[in-house]
Amino acid sequence: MAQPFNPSVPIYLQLCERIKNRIIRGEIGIGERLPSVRELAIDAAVNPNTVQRAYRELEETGIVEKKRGQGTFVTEKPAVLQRMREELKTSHIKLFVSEMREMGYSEREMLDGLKDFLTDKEEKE
Amino acid sequence: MAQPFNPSVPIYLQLCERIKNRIIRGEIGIGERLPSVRELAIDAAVNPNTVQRAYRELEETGIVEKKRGQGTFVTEKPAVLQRMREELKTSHIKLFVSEMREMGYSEREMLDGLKDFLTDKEEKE
Amino acid sequence: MAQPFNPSVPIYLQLCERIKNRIIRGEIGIGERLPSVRELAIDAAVNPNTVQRAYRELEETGIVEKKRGQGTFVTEKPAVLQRMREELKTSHIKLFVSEMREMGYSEREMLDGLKDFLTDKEEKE
Amino acid sequence: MAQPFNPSVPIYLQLCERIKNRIIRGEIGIGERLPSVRELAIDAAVNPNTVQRAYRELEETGIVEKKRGQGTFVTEKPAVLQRMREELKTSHIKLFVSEMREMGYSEREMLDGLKDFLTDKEEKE
DNA sequence: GTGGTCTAGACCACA
DNA sequence: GTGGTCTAGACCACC
Repeated sequence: MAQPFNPSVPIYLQLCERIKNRIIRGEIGIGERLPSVRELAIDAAVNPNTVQRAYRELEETGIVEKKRGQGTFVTEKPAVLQRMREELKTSHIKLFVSEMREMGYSEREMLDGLKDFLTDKEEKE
Repeated sequence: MAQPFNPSVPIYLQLCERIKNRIIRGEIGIGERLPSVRELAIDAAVNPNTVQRAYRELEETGIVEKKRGQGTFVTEKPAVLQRMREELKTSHIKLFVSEMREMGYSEREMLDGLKDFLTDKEEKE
Repeated sequence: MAQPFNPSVPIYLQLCERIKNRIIRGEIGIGERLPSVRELAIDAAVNPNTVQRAYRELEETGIVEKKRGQGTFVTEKPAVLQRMREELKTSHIKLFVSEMREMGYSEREMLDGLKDFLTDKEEKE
Repeated sequence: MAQPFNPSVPIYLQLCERIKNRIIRGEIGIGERLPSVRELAIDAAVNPNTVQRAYRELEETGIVEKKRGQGTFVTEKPAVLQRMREELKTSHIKLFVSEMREMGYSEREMLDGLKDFLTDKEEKE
């Protein structure tokens, strides 16, 4: 979490992304407690209000739940996590497709290329 | 070409990439002449030696050919271009797969996700 | 009864309202004895004269009756209680209607809205 | 807007309520511009950040839309306004019903009482 | 001019 | 301790 921030995009959004990624990647488990607002603020070297805003944003998407006087926790609802996971997947794929299209590759090439790449890896391993 | 360079990777390699991309994308056609070393040096705000090295690198891969006293040209051999195109495609796919794996997605999810995404787009359009 | 008083309306009137509400709500039953003037004065932290005035006011409306040397009692006449109940109901409805009108709602909306709300609650329960 | 705030409920929520009421009441028309963050901050004697939070809250409910460099505007979508109006109506009715129930009145009494009250008013007028 | 973000630091309610 | 709210004042991007 000591990584620098891209100054051209709001810090609280970058914090959201980092946390969301860690949750979806499973680094922070279901129902697990996130660092407190103050802890993360110190860790990320930002103002507590900025962390609070990120946590608030995450709570609105439903991936996180706050408990008064206890802390902030990853939601216990697997459905929400699943939805987030799907959304993140689609957004990565979307980016990949737009880059490939931008390079002039057809959808056939993307699909077959991906299939071949994964198949070849299998054979090698 | 006035984009800044990533200081952590050799500029001549970045030049190679940019030129290769433009060729594969078709911005610079088959058999077409590339800008002269001096032109590109000024345009990219780098030392002519750096451009020279990039051109030499590209020539070694076979994607461009130098003609004494005339300049540097995109190869006329479609097979080479085709190979380059394939290599570039594979490297992009490789990056995509490693990122997705990094995020914890299975190969099934990548393939199906890509297929679904492309199919859905078709339906919408 | 330890609730604070609204300083902009006479305390004795507020006492009247509170007592009337408790009687109509059935907290103080028909024919039952009210707390003595002194008791209520201590309990509500007001001057006994204020309680006295409230009780006199209530007696004039007929909802309570004083018995010399015994105390103050809720009237035994159901008709009076019924009338009070109706009056209180109407005053609440009046307030509701004026608020809703204030907000720009039509009488149709009030009636249908109330009917729908009560019907929906039934279905859910 | 110079009314005092209830210190036991967040100012930004009270601001939201006041603005929502004014919009639903029609005091601020469809598509109309709201006071700027700074204006309202001065007018309501609160910090601009507090107003901003209220506006943000309203934007999330969809009743308001922000336009960069231009200001904050009441949404042009009648459906959203209609929905807000319905929600507000239901919440008022809910409060009324719970108060009446609390006083010991039956649903019959509420409905008939309201109907009678509105009918009587008609006759008088 | 508009809203958007961020900081620093305050006080609060809840547990 | 936790998060929730608020203030004061800064700088930014957009129009």
